[in-house]
Amino acid sequence: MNRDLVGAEVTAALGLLVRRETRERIYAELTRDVADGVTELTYPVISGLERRGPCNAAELAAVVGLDRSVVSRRASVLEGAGLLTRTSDPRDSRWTLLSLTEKGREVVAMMRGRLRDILSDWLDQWPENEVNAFVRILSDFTVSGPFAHNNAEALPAI
Amino acid sequence: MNRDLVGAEVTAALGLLVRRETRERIYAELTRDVADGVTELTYPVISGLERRGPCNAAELAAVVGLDRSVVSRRASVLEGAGLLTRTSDPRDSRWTLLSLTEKGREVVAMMRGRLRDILSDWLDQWPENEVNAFVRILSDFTVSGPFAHNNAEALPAI
DNA sequence: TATTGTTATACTCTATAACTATA
DNA sequence: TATAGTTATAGAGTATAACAATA
Repeated sequence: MNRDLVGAEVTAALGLLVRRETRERIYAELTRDVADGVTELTYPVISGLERRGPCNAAELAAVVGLDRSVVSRRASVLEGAGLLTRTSDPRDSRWTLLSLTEKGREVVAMMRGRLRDILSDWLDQWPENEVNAFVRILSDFTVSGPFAHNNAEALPAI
Repeated sequence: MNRDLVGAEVTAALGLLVRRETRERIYAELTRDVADGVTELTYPVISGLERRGPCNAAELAAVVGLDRSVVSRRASVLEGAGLLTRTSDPRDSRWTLLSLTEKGREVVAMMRGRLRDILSDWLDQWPENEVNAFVRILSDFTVSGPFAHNNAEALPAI
């Protein structure tokens, strides 16, 4: 495959990936019937909190790419659904520490496992060495490719 | 690499790809100083029109995933910038045919070429056989993978 | 009557601003 | 005084609704 064709193919693939419906379809599939309060909007917050561990709203906002006001509002939804708790942050009692409940952790594990299984199953149709190459290049592209996030702390939205 | 690890890696990569900033960064890079009227918002319209060929707003809307009212408004922006023209559609004089001007076609070629070059250059660091596997699997994922668009006519947003 | 194009309106999501509380 | 949390407000983007035009 020549250079230009490769570039054009990846261009088209990227163009389909970044469409709004693609994102929506992924979130719809993963959050379906999982728990009250978990939607396309709250998913990045609950998932980010699981990846980052207990932290305050400003810290979480920085790694999920949202304003702290948005994180605060979505955290309230998750709190109301029993997936997240607010406690005083021992580092500074002005702050509020966000932590997942046991149920919150279960929900994240279920959703992320669901996606992992969907992807693993689909990838099974390809030869192992090709899958390894795919994963290696795709991971590197998102982490340090030409359009990687400047913020090295940026977390996946899933 | 075992199944679960592969799934988890692709999950994380996908989670970074679908972040809003990723999309914004790509569009910002491609539209920088290209032409008046071309922004993150008008890009899918001008690009879709190039891929689809002259058509009316309703037809274009169906393949770019927007409402015809949005397409109509963005088309007006592109028309004002001299990138697109409106003529009566010979198929039905109630309709309006959208067509790119010569300048409009040049702009699309420049932007898409810019992305193709960025991707080709970056991919040069990998062995050719691994790149081929990457492109093959990625393309198939976007076209017929578990989260592919139901509408087979759906066009890349780039 | 039915459908497109266009414009006006409403809705959704996000950021900014403003306010409270506390070190 | 300075900073986090929260809530109110404004802005950006999209879809829906409404209307004119024409087969």
